[in-house]
Formats: sequence, structure tokens, C-alpha cells
Amino acid sequence: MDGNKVRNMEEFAMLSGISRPTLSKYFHDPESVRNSTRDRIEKALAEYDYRPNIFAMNQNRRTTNNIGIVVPFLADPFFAEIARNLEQRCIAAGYSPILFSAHGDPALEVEILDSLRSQKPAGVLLAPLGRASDRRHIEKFTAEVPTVLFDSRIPDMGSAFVGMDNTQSMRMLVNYLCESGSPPNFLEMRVAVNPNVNRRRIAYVSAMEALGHMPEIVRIDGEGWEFEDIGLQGGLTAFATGRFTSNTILCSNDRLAIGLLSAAYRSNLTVGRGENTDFRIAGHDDHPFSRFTCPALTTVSQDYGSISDKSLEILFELINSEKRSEIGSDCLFDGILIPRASA
Amino acid sequence: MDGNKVRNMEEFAMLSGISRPTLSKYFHDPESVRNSTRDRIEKALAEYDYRPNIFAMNQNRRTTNNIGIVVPFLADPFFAEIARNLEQRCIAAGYSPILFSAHGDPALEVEILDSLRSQKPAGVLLAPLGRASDRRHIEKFTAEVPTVLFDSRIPDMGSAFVGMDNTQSMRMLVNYLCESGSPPNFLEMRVAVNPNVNRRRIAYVSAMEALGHMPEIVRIDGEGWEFEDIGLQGGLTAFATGRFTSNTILCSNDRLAIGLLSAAYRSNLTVGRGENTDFRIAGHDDHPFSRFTCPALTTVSQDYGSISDKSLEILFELINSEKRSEIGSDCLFDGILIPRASA
DNA sequence: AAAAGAAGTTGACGCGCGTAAAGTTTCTAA
DNA sequence: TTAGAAACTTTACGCGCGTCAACTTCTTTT
Repeated sequence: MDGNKVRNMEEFAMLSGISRPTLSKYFHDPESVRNSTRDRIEKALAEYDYRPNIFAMNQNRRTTNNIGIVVPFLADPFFAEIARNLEQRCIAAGYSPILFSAHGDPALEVEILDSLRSQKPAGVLLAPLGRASDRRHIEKFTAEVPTVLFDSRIPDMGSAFVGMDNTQSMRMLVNYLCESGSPPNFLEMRVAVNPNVNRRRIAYVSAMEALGHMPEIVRIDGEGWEFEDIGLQGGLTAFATGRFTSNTILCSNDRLAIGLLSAAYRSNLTVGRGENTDFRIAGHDDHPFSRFTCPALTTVSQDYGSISDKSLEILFELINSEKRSEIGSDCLFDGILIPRASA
Repeated sequence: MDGNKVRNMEEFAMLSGISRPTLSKYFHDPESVRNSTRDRIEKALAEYDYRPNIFAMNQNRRTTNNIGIVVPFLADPFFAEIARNLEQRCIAAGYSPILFSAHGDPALEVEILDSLRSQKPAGVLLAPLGRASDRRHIEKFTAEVPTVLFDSRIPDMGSAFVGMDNTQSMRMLVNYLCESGSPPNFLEMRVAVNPNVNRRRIAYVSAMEALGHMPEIVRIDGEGWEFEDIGLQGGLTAFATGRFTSNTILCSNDRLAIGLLSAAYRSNLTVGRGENTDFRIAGHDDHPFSRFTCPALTTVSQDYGSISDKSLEILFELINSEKRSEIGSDCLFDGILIPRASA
């Protein structure tokens, strides 16, 4: 390209010898013009370095080409990884992803949704904060914008949901732990940040009861999204005061488990499935770092790829179908047991 | 708000009894109108739920209210944490941050820059991929858009840079390790992803030589951004084949060190600064997870807050000053030694 | 080769807001 | 109180592109 800056489509029409409406069609969908025309346009494009003004483009469109991705806490590598998957799939599908993190703040989540609405996105993939979310606001949003909720289900919310089957995964984990050693305690934060934790606790209880074991739940203090630190502090206290009734601890998620591993290490307790260890520890989610803890963490894998694929598949259906209300069903994926050295 | 949807500013002008140009001023800067007028507008705003069309707004502005934040790999919690800091500070300063990750892909980095340019951002905070970046492209971009580079310096690039002083931090780390035990080996990836690593190696060598020690560099194979895995695999091999000439290993960054810790654990080697341990391991960056490794990782802290603050401070200067070319100096922060149990 | 259909051209209007000019009202200060 | 400044209103045009209607040119079909 010559670097000649072309101011607008009109000017580019002059230079390329193509009429402006045809150019408009081309930029909306390159396949919609004749091959010979497309060639001429692209030849001119290579020469003159013109890009249509996106603001003017979007002003008159009912929806843009953008897909919003909203996660509750991006500094959590779990969400970073999911976001990465979603982004790449959006791009592959010809959309422009826009990424937002609520940073654990419900007010920010509301703001993000508001600003997103005014950006007329084609659709939105939303992992809500959960318990702290402003449900009315989210409901209103989903009514206006094609939205797929993922990771964290909000009860009675009409839109589609993609996530994992906590009941299945916890049962699997409990069964595995019971078969390979003593029945586990369940470790969770006193204040649950999202409904997944509640479902996991319930699933834990029923899985334990089904095996004829007494469920035992250990709750630790701490609020916010610094799960590792909460797991560490709570774990130190719990180990020191002997709050665990089993040598096997099942944590409500991997980040808590990572903190607990650290607490065990600092308490001079060994962790692992061997004979001479003090504790076994398991988590849930297959957090990107769980492979590298010492010992590596036994957990249940959420299949990031499948969840991403399915979320987008449903979203595209929503976008392309007029009657949005019809698709409101949940789609739950089974977790896969990832046995590692910790349990 | 009644939920009455107002289509445009003209209609809102009718309903509120304020002229459209005044409303336009208000939305551009609420402080620019008289108190009584602002009150009337905000009263109407509460009643009618109107938001100006951002596309129409931005079409006629030379620059928008947006600040682009581009990082090389968002699934790396280090960048997630920096991005979080930057985002929150942008919001506090009245800007709208837009977050992008190149996902380790130079082509995507170029695309992001291109699409960013057409969005007329007020400014951009860019942590380039480094070695793999398309330098010409970035240079062209920085010439058009006020840009502050951070984390990874690109040599001879004209724009401002904020980062950390690798020479200082490595010297500090080497001194600490030598005082408290044997002089360290330096562990790095054979293929450096960014210039920081090179600078750290050089700083390591000169710090060692200054103390009269023989520098020893261990390079491990592996490409890409999966540093932990590379550290793990490379570490396993290195331990097995006895490639280390010291019991103290200084890694070029924390993620590599986390992998190496895992390799040591799997090789039944103990790590720590105690008498009876096999190895001491240290990293660099104070990665969010380094506090929770077993043992906790000794490292050098990059002060996320200061780097974010300074980056934005310089960016705002760039935005508000006409002659951009003048501000081209580096701003380097000292690291802070974080001694933990691993070394 | 003629007719039908697809694709392109010309011309024109509208989107919602920025912004300038000219006139009017309201505030500020002496 | 009153002049002057500041803020507001009215009017009008422009931004760059979407899109429609009517017409022309090119491609395809039998």
C-alpha cells in the first residue's frame, strides 16, 4: 500500500472505480459481490489502505459484529483460559470479541452490561459474578441482547446456560476418593461467591450419603476472590486446630485447594496418595496451575474447549433465530476425573 | 426511570426542556454546564433513561474516550494482574479501558493494533510480545496513536516505556543468593520470548562476575508461552542428567521457577533454604501464585501498582500534550526482593 | 441470439450527534 | 442597578456510511 490515506468510502469509490453502494456491500460481506468486482476492490484496497469508519458503519446497523465476553474475575487463570478459548473461536467465526472483567465487583458488572448494551453487540457470553450479581439488571439485559450464560447459573434466569454438571463431577470425585482411601471432608468458604459452590456441597453430601458415609463440611472464613489466600489462612487454622475429621479433603475448587496445599506444606504435613502421607487433597476445575502444584492436584476437569464451543454454538443460534425466548435450556457437561499425585 | 425509551438527543431535548447543543456539552463533560442546568438534565435523565448513541458520538470526535490495553498473553496471571490494575485506574480517571490479548500470536497482535487504530482511542498501553512482534507495525502505530509501552522494551522504539530495572533486580537477587548460600546457576528458555530475559541473563552474568563467581547458564528447550510446562519438562531432564553445577537455581521468571519446583518435587528433591535441602530455587516477577507454591518462591517483586500508575501518568501526558515526540524516555522501577522459603 | 436474472451504477435521503454562528437569557460583579 | 460575561437557545450544516429506488450493464440460460 502506498500509505495514501483515503478519507471516506466516497473517495475510495472514485479511486477504485467502484460505486459506493457496491463497496458498502463488499465491506458488509465480501462474498456478496461478483468475483471480478471483488478482485478489483481488493486490488485497490492493497494500493490505497482504506478502512471504513467503524463508527459510521455501526451507527446505522441494528447490531454490530462484536461479541461481548464478560467474566467475573479475569485475574483468575480459570477465566483467563476460558476467555482465551472464547475469543479465538469468535475470531474464527468472523466476529470481534470484546473482553470485560467485573473484577469481582457487582457495580462494575452492571456498568459493563450497560455500556455493552449501548454497543449493540451481536451477542454476549456472560459468566456472572453469581451471588453478588444484580439479577434484575442481568435479566433485563438478557431480554434485550442475545446472551448465553456460562459457568455460573443464575436461578430462574430465562436465557441459555452452558456449564458443567456439578452433581456428576462431585459424585465421581467422592466415589474415587472413597474407593482409594478414607471418605473426604468438604472444604468451602463460608460465603459462597457463586451457586456452583452450593451445588457442589449438595452433591458432596448426597454422594457421601449414597455410599453410607457421614458428610463433613468444613467452612473457612474469608471473602472476595483471593481464594488461594483464603485457603492458605483457613487451612493453617484448620490444621492447627484439628478441624478435619478425615485425612482426605475435597475442596470446592482448585484455587482453594492450592491454598490448602500451601497450608499443609507450611504445617509440615505431607500430602499425597502414598502410604506415609498425612493428607490427601483434591480440588475441582482443573485450574491451569493444578498440574504444577507439589504434589500435582487431583481434580475434575472442566472441558474448556467443549464449553466454549457449545456456548458459542448456542449463541449463534440465538443470534440467527428471531424468537429468542425459545432457547432457554441448560447444557451441562460432564467433568473428567484427573487423578494426580495429591489424592 | 420509567423505562420510556428515548430514541435520540433531539427527543430527549424536547422531553427535558434543554436544547440539544447544551445536552451535547453536558454529555461531553457534565461540569461544563451550569449547576441548575445539570440538575434539570439529571432529573430528566433519571426519568427517561436515555443514553447517547456512542457510535454517532465517536464518529465526529477526533479521538474517543477509550484507552486500549494490549498484553501479550492474558492467561498469564502476571499480565492479568497488570491489566486489572490498569483497567481500574483508567476507569478512575474517567476513561473506558478496552482489553486485548495477543494470545502469544504476532499476527493477532498486528490485527489488534489495526482494529485499535480505527477505533480512535485516546491512548494505548501496550506490552508487546517482544521478540516476535512486528516492529515496523508497532512503530507505525505508535506514531499515530499516543502509546506507552510497558513490561517489554522494544529497542530503538521512539515511544515512552515503563518497566522494571532488570539489571538492578538481578544484581540484588544474585547478591542475596550468594550471601545466603552458593552462587546460583541461571535457568532460561533457549528461545527468549522477550528482551527482558536477555537483559536478565546479562545482568546475572555481570553480577556474578562482580562477585568473582563463575556464571553458569542452563538453557532448556521449549517454545511458546507455556512456561510452567517448559520449566517442568526441562527441569526433569536437567535434574536427571545433572546439568546444574550449583544447588541454587535462579530462573529467568517465576513461571519457569514454578515448573522447576514441580520438577524438583517429582524428582524427590527437596527445595528450600534449610540445611538439609537439595536445592534452592528463585524466580523473578512476584507472580500472583508464587506466594502459594511449596515452598513459597523467593523472587523479585515488580510493583504492579507503581508501574500501572506511572504508565498511565505518562500516557495522560502524551494525550494532553501536542508534541508527542518529546516524551521518549524510559522509566524503570527498582524491584523489591521478596525472600521466601524456597531460597 | 434473445430474454431473464443477477450485479452494478447513480442519485438521494436518513441516522444521531458534533459544532459553529447568531441571537437571547441568566448570572456575576462593581 | 446595570454593564459585561457566561450560559443557553435556535438554526443549520456536516460527518461517513446504510440503504432504497430506478436505471443500466453484464452474465447466464434455453
